[in-house]
Amino acid sequence: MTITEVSRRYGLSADTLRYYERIGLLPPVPRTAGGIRDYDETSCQWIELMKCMRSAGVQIEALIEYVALFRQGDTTLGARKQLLIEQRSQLIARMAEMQASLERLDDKIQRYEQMIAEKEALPQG
Amino acid sequence: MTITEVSRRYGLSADTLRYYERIGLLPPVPRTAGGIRDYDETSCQWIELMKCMRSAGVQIEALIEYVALFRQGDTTLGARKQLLIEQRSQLIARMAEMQASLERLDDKIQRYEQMIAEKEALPQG
DNA sequence: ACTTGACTTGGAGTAGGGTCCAGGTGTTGA
DNA sequence: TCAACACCTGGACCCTACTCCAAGTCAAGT
Repeated sequence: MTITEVSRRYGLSADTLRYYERIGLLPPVPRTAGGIRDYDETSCQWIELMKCMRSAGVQIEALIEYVALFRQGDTTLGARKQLLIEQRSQLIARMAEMQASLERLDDKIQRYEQMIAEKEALPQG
Repeated sequence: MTITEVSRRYGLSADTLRYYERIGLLPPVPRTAGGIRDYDETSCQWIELMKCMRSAGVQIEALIEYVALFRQGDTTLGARKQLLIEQRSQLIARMAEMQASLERLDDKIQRYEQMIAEKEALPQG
């Protein structure tokens, strides 16, 4: 698969795909003899994973480290697990903050509804 | 209250508080005769609100607009409500993405646990 | 063989959201 | 009244995460 095809498939720009590979957020992608990227299923799975993690706000730093550990082989299984656990807890913390904001927004929206209803019940002027 | 006190109270740097006011994310804060910020309860409530919204990832743009509408008075009640509804739905969308990532992380962590357990069950070498 | 269009790299530029600093003013205690 | 310190403003700088560009190469059709 060319970069353009992968770009369409995952909704990430070709620039972003190249950028991700350059910084090590994706392992090196296979190339044709001429040096052109030729994404295989494994590459696509990495892309899908990273897209998912990034869309949830997981830091690029952490993902780069995960890829680096992965590339070092089986001796890093424990470290990778720890890294994921750490990211998981950060994710949960952020979701809790968002939940608090959501409740607050709901509350405010309700109050606005009430205020608007009250205003409309009054004679104008 | 001085900016330092408010900074400590909410865990936002004095620079950030000044920045927020400058860009209109906070309404103008009362000043002493000498021009020094003297935060009152209303200011603090705004700060608390903005801290909450920002920590949930609500865009500064949207919050600035909310403050601007607020300062225009009662005629903007409807617009403010709409703005909050829009932010609420964005928040929910982001939380859904995070939930998906969380499940994926949990899954991966479990697999690592299994892989590590299997490896330890083998004789080394 | 040549055009056309997608692909390559390295590096510069951008947007969002702060953070830091210099040079100056206000405030307080000795 | 003066030292010491907090506060002020405007503007430069920083970080993250892309995004764009120039100059060059590869590939497919004619």
